[in-house]
Amino acid sequence: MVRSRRAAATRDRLIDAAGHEFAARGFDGATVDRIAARARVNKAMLYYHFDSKAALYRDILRDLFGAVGGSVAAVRQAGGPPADQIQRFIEAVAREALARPHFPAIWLREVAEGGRHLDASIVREMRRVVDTLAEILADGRASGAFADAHPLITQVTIVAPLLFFVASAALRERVSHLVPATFHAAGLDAMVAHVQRVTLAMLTPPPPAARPASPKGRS
Amino acid sequence: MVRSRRAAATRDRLIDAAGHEFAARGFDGATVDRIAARARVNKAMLYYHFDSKAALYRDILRDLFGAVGGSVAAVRQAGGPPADQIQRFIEAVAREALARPHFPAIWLREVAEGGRHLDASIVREMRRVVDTLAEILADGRASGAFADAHPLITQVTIVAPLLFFVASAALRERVSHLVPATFHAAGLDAMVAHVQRVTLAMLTPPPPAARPASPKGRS
DNA sequence: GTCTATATTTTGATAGAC
DNA sequence: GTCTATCAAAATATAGAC
Repeated sequence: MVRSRRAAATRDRLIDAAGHEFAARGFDGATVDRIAARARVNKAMLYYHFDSKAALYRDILRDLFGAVGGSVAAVRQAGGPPADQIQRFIEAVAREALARPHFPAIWLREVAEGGRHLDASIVREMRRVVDTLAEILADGRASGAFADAHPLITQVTIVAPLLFFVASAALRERVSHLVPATFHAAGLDAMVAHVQRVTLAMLTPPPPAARPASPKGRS
Repeated sequence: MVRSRRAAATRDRLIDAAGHEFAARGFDGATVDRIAARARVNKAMLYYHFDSKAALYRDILRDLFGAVGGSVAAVRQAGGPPADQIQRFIEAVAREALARPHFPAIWLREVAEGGRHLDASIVREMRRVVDTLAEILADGRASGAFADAHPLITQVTIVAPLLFFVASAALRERVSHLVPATFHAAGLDAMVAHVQRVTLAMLTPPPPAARPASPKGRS
């Protein structure tokens, strides 16, 4: 399947246009007409390059989750102290979310959708993210660098704010005239730094001089 | 417009069915046929009770955000120390998210959608949530109970994990056989407690001894 | 208020020329 | 590889009987 340079460019434009459309309208809301128009090709071209709307969508999901999966796997492979790996894990997710403008919205939608469009290969990529975090946590726990932490809660604490922050940019813009000015200032950098601080704080074990077993909290 | 008890029940069933359908498939993915079928009425009934699919969707959004808005406003009105109000703010969001099963997914989708379906009255309800949190933060700041914190970052840190956690239940279930067992255990209680801990930690001002002005070494 | 039947539009997908 | 023209199914919405 040697494709001409021109054809590859067409395919790339279709992928890009589809990413935009799926992010903005969701799988069902997206139309192949709009995707083709945005890619400046005819609808029939889309069906030449992709089997169906669903197949195109799966290709995009594979690409997106493959990028995050690879990025966080590289973090782990680079090694270093668990705390550093956590920091870079967070940066990696943020970087991929920012590099691919459609990513956060699509991820949020897929969560809401219950993963209806995920096939085995996409789930495999998602697992790399999950597994990598779990391994870093286990390492830190084993070396005494981390306190015990639930992997799911940790993952949600990291990923959800980052996705939500980036994906909500359009919404915040749309209601900007109705919302206090303090809500516009924060950049992704501040959000990333905050997530890093919060995550490390929750993972830092209590000092040896810690108090007795039951920390008296409020009711 | 005095409606019969029967008609009100029909309308309620439609609202409920629509909530389910919109949460599961999104606005574009939902069909009035499925909504009507789920409510066990004919499609024409839907158009008797609601002007259009879009109007029905907006009614649901108003109901959902009205519930959260009212709930958090009540928290503030009940008063108390800022730290307590934050705790109850978080509980209120979690409670509404759990009480209305469709809520988290719809909220996530609307974020991804850029708020395309929001009208003025819905935005007003969303503002109550935003404003209430900002007020609690300002109170705490004024009384010295809280450190300075960005309202947007604080809001995202609270709301995103809660929504994501609840909304992702279906996805986690779907890929459960492919994901480590440690990922199934956590309940919403643990998630809420974690968000409360993390939020209060970020809002607690550094102890006087740790202030830069301190003559002693750094902490 | 509730139903059946139907009009109208949109949309995913394909056939076939070049 | 790319286009025009078109089909068939699905979906929103309405008319009109009861």
